[in-house]
Amino acid sequence: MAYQRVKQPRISDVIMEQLEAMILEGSLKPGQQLPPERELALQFEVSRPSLREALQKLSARGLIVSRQGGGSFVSESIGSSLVDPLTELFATHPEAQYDLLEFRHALEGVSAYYAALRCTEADKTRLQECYVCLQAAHDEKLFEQETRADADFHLAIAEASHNAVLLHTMRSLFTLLHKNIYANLESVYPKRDTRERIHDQHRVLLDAIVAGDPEMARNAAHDHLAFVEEAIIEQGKQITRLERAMRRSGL
Amino acid sequence: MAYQRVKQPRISDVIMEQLEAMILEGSLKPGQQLPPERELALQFEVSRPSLREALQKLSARGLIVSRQGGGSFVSESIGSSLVDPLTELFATHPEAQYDLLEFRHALEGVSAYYAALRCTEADKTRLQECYVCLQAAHDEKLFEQETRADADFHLAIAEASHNAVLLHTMRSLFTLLHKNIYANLESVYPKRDTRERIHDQHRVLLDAIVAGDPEMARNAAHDHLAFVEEAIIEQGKQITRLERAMRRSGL
DNA sequence: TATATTAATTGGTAATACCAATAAGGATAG
DNA sequence: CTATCCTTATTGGTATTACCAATTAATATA
Repeated sequence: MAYQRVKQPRISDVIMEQLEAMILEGSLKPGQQLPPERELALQFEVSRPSLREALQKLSARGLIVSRQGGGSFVSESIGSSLVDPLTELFATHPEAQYDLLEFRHALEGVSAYYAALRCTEADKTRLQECYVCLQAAHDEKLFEQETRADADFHLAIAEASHNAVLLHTMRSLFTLLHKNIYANLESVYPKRDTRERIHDQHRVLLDAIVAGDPEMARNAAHDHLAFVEEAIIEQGKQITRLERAMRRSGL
Repeated sequence: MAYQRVKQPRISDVIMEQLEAMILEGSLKPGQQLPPERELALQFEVSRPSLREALQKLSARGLIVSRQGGGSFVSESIGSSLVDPLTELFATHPEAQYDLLEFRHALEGVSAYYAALRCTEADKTRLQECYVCLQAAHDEKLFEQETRADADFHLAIAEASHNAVLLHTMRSLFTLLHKNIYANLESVYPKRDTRERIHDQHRVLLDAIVAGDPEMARNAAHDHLAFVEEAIIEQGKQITRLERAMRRSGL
């Protein structure tokens, strides 16, 4: 018998794996709502019971949650094992912020590199959309919104890198990243030229990726973070100076 | 509103838990055949689709296996479920292995870099201990133990980098890392010279860190992973060749 | 404007029919 | 009488349909 035993895969398993792959590659984001069952069944061209079996399997494994009348959602908590230890760490050791920044150097560097190498047209569009959002928030000085857009921009780059491990790691770090960016922007926000330069750096980064130049993209990412790091340190010094001055005057 | 929100449990979940309990308590023994779906549906007084959903959930979690026309059986080996669904996803999707390898390129590179830059005497001692362990397992050809020691070695480098975020991330990826290394070593294990070279690369990496040469350490890490990657790809090609040959001989 | 009601949406359950793979039993050839 | 092949009953897999229940959003009313 030279032939491989044909195994008829269950349709529900095929659907499940397809959805799994979409979650893995990032097309389905944590918290995102899935289309209604009836619609999904149509898209996959299967019956609703079969689709439901697939969904139940995913639900049993904690990848999605369903609420009657509400809908089905990709689980928020996936990847929690990546973040949980870190949230604790940051709560107790604020100085780990510098470690995070250092870590971002590494991640965002490769992220940008591979994004430039492998991004599709859809990715480019998405990146440009993010940049426009960022710019809008920047121009209108919507602080909270800008930090959000900033994080989104960096996440979109990770998505465009088409590396599932990289993407999910960065996504897990998202909450931390958000706080981090918030803290960073907050400290440099008063300095107008600093913010302008950061914004310019984002532009350079975007252009390098869209142009498909990996080296330039990586350098842009590194330059950006190096500048942010320096700005924060500088700000830290200023604050320290201020504190010293206050202590002096307080004496 | 003093009343507790009533949550209507899904009928399929109730069935699943019931069957699960029966397996756990031993009423349903491993390998035992379950009654036909139609009969089970009658016994539980539910519809067959609902019962099927329950069975599919159990099947997804590896507690039962079903063969069309054959029947459903309690699984012989009750696998331990992983904690984080995402981790499980990565483990079950082999194509993510390459992503992980790529990701390791980035992490281990900086890891080695900073380890060389900042490792203390204690770190050096620890690293050397790990290397000795690795060598011992390697010499005595204890496969399982060698993969473990390999992972430990790389983790020790992350520790020596003195970046908390980096360390935590690598630790979170440890299960994956372990499986990854295991799979890698498994595929190249037969080739003696390949393993020797990998072992040599570990040595170079260790030396560079202990010598405190960041650039060399980073390059050593990259060389190591690049070699591993190439070896795996080469191995994949060989397997494909082998399969082709077998198909030919089968005709 | 705020609350209550209603209608549309969406997941949950059920009944049923038919298909496909398997396994068991019987028929036939040796 | 035994072994092989074929038929048939069993059993899981899939599809269709209908209806129920919870949720959400739009609408009407106070």
